[in-house]
Amino acid sequence: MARISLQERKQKVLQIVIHHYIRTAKPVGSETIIEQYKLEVSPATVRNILAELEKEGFLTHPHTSSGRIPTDKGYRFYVDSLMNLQQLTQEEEQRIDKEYESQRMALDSVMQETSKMLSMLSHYTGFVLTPAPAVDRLKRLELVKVDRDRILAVLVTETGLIRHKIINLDQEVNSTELLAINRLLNKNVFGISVNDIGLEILKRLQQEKVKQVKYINLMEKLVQQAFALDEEGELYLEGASNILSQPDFADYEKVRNIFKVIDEKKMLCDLLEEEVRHDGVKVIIGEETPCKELQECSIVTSTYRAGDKTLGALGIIGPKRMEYSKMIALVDYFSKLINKTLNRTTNPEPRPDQQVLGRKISRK
Amino acid sequence: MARISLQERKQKVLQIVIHHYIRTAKPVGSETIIEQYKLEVSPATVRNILAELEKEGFLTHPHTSSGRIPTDKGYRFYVDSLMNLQQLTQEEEQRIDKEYESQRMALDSVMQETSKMLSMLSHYTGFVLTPAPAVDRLKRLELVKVDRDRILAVLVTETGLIRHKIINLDQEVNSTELLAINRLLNKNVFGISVNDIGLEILKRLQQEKVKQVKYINLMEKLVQQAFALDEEGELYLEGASNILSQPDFADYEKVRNIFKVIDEKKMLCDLLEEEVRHDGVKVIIGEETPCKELQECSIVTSTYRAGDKTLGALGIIGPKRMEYSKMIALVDYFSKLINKTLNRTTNPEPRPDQQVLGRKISRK
DNA sequence: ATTAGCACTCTGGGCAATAGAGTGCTAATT
DNA sequence: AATTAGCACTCTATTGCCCAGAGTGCTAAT
Repeated sequence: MARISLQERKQKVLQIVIHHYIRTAKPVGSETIIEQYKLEVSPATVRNILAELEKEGFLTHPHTSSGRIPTDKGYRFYVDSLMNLQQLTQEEEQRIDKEYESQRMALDSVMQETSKMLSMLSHYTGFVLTPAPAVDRLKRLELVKVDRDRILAVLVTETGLIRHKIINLDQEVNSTELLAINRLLNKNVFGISVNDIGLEILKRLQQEKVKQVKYINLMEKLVQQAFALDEEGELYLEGASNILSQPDFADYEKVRNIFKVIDEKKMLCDLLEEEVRHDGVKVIIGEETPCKELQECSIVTSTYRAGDKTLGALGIIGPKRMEYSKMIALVDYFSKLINKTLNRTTNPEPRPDQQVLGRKISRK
Repeated sequence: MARISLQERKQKVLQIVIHHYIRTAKPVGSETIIEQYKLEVSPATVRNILAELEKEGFLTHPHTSSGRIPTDKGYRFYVDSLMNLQQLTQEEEQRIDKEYESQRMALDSVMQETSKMLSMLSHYTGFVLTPAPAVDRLKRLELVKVDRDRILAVLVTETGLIRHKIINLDQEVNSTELLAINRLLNKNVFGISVNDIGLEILKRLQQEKVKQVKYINLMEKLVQQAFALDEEGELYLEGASNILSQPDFADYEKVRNIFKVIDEKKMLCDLLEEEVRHDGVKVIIGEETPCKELQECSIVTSTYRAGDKTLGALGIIGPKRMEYSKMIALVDYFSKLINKTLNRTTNPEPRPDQQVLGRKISRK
């Protein structure tokens, strides 16, 4: 009985420390806790509790005579158990919705816009990882001749992603031939995942009785080049400079490392592609990250999907001392929003615009 | 007679100071000058010269008892008159050429790759501004139906730039109609600058006797949306984190400002679009920039063109204390390289690949 | 189990002293 | 008239030191 309330108090103290530290960026001492959160105990008691919490690994000391700051383990516990989940305010939600309502953009623009808004609203760094075309399903494939021996292939996937690619041929194709090929391909292309398309198309084509053997060869070339899987998802990243405003990163070395990672989007892509399997919001705190350079950061990400397939990720990067509850709400909201957008694009129904994007989610 | 050699000596000292400061980032004193560059005069004389140079505005003092550092005016004089123009080393040129030889990429990839290489080779921040489609001439326009009432327009310009745009219609078009429209447009589209295309196309279409009035309306819609000039040139920017490695930017405030500008690519775009009229390499030093936040930086840019039209810009951003001669050589080389690439793409001749891109320029 | 009291530790700011770098000026030299 | 030597002067940067403040940890009392 007493045990439980003891534990409760301990948790309360931990919560206070983390909460306070998140707000102020200054180590928290026993006095502060009592003054600002009116606990009905003496500083000495709090000190005892703090010492225990430290022994258990939730808090630490920068130096002997300073207040406590959370460890990664501390943050983790806070995020998992202590934190009250927050909702975005109505204003915030409206602000976001408005941006999306205003125009029906191409998917790329949506993604870019989203990363911008994530960064603006979080005051941290926002990102969106678009699907690698490979995981997506093809909807249309258009071939356009641009040169004697070069062709532009435009892929439109079911989710609305558009990619183009220049294809070099070693023989000339005339426009009518190309048109024929194009038609043929489009008949066979629909609904196949880009991954499997190489094999699948060729297989199907052989079933149709294609007279000219020339076509087959040509198409092999085409298909090979167009769907070479070198293409990764793209990473939109905005607000990198926000990192510099965080007092946490006064240390030059730290900042440089972080920026190196951000600069080389590659690393981040890999990291995120790992996460893409998970569903729902995920929080990566400090050393939990596989990427050494980001050990001083936390990442809040979520995924988005179309139908049953997880397509990409989005989220924010900030200091470990982060407003987790707010960030989780934010990332979650955006992820849901993108989901709606995608599924709207996928199923072209007569579309009463506002209803899908508007109030519905805000007012729960 | 004596006058001239006096002036010469003065310039020599100025050159030494700037050169040394560029290398070491430390203010240069009279002793250093004599020791390291074996002038045949005493420190006192050098001090007199330094004082004069300062009075004339080429040098300055951080504080009473430190060596001299160049002012913007000093750098300017150095760049205009003092600096020996440098060539890239053969290794460097080969390294660059190799990258370009290896694949015939889509233009976008070329641009991105270029900004990466600029950043790598300079150790500063590299950028490429692609042409706003508006200044370019159209080569093909392809329309692809993606939805009940949405169409994807793909523009291919003469220089090889590819842009796509989603177009929302308020009526449905069936595929055969679209094909007809598409064919009609392409007959009329070739060689018109994207800027004029709206008017021009409609004019020409009226000359052809288009039977269905429906088409005309539709095309108006299409053309309007497809060529809405909101599209700016894109800015590829790489190596922003290199800025952080420069000792010049130890001051947090400065760095933050610079990053803010880099983050908001918009500002840089505007700045560069100003420069696009100039031909050849241009150097912008410190306060010469119209952009307050970049007063601590210098920019070396050049343009690239296809035929007679200047299309875009490229270059690097670094500290004022910059290896100008090397950077000028670098930027110049890349600008010429892109010019070659563009003009190759424009005139599709039977193409012995290596010759165009390879040795030819390197050895001159 | 809690608390009061107190000694202890560490930071950070202020202050003074000092060495070093480099100038600027004056007077002597060529 | 230009150059140079010599020297006083100024400013930085480092060091050591002191002291106040914050906060802890321990012990003994409640």
